[in-house]
Amino acid sequence: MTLSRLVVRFLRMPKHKNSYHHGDLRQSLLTNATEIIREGGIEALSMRKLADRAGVSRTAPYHHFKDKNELLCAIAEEGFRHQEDSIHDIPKKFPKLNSLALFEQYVLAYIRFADQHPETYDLMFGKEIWKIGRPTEQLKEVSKASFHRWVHLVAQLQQREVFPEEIPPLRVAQTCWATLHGLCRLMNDGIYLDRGDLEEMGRSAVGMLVKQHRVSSD
Amino acid sequence: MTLSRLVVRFLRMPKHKNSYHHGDLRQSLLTNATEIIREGGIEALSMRKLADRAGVSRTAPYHHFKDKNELLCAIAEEGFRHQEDSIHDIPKKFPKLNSLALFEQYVLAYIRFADQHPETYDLMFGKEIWKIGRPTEQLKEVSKASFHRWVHLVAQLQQREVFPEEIPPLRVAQTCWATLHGLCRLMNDGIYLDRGDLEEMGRSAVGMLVKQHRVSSD
DNA sequence: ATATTATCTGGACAGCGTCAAGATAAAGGC
DNA sequence: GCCTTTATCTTGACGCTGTCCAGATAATAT
Repeated sequence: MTLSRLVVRFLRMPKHKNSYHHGDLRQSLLTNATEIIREGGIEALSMRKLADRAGVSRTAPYHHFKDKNELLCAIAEEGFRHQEDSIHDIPKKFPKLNSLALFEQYVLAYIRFADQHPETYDLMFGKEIWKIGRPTEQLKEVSKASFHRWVHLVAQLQQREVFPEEIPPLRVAQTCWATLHGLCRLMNDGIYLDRGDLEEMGRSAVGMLVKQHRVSSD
Repeated sequence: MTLSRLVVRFLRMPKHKNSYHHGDLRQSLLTNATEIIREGGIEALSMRKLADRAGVSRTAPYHHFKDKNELLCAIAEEGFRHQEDSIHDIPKKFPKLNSLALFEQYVLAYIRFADQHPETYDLMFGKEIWKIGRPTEQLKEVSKASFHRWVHLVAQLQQREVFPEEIPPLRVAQTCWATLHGLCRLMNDGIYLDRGDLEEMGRSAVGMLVKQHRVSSD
């Protein structure tokens, strides 16, 4: 039994009785894992360190998550919910903006989320889960729903002539998303380094993707 | 001494004398590593397996590369050269195309490279080297040169009115690259699954990014 | 009170990157 | 040709990883 585990366990004593059965391990694991990831990226998360930080033996987590992949999926899922929260009330927050300006707000919100939670973003849209591992059915549903909302938004903007209508909505949505995703990845992966430029890059991207600019101000 | 190493060594005997000193280990490591990566992705490459496949003990590679990171950088470097080869002669290959159509060819070539060498692409533009590890000075130079060529191309296209001139060339180049990179990543990371759509997505992206379409055919 | 089940434990295994110390052969100086 | 230096390759070792297994413990259902 590791020393740090004993410490953690002692600190937890008043709250959760005393020992052996943790009482709320699953949630504690998710919280601690998210913290570790925020501090040092996905690759800093090991099941053993996580267990240790939660004050529990190294194999205890396996009673709550089948394996590391499932744990990561659960964290990514929380990420999608968090992202949705940060985007959901944009129309209510900016009731006076026209469609184009509103789109810009969505874009900026997307970029800010990726900027402020780079490690979560990496987990949500990285190969760790989607290629190396396997996404949970739950995660697939949550992310698919998120993408569908995006396509829906873009389709609306097409009708309002922010985007050309000749191209199918799915393609427009994919292209816009790809642009944002590309920007965020280039930043978060350490290829672009000047984080201060992010918002301006976002605005430039909006300017290039959108119909308006070319036909001159409308 | 592993069995497979003995086998590999025996097979190599006529060519390179017989044993102990390999004769051409550095290149053999690069070749074998590239092969392993192509077969199973970056995460399939371990120094030990690589050494074994090259017919050499597990620490021998460390006499040619300081650590795994340096090996990866060397492979990425070859990747950049390879990519450059696949793009370099486009203007000579399509002498009759106008600027816009030529740009589309560049885009398609970029996408095809990422599609045909997904693991190399991942190494070249992924966090493994740029965030988790550290890029070699050499790699930095090679990749910077590659990016500068891209900016130069985009600036030319701005002058030929393929892109709006109000936005600084760097921003236009970044945005275009981000779009391509985003598309490629979404594919290669397993988020988009339908590889057949890649080229059409590329074309849609060109259509959206470029000036022409909006001002109607020019 | 007893049996079942959920939860947690340490031991073990195979894999990883890489450091250190020693073996071997090639290359350079005489 | 011999001897020293240097480049290359070797095995041993350490601490880390994910996860399977069998057994311990406590909560829950009967």
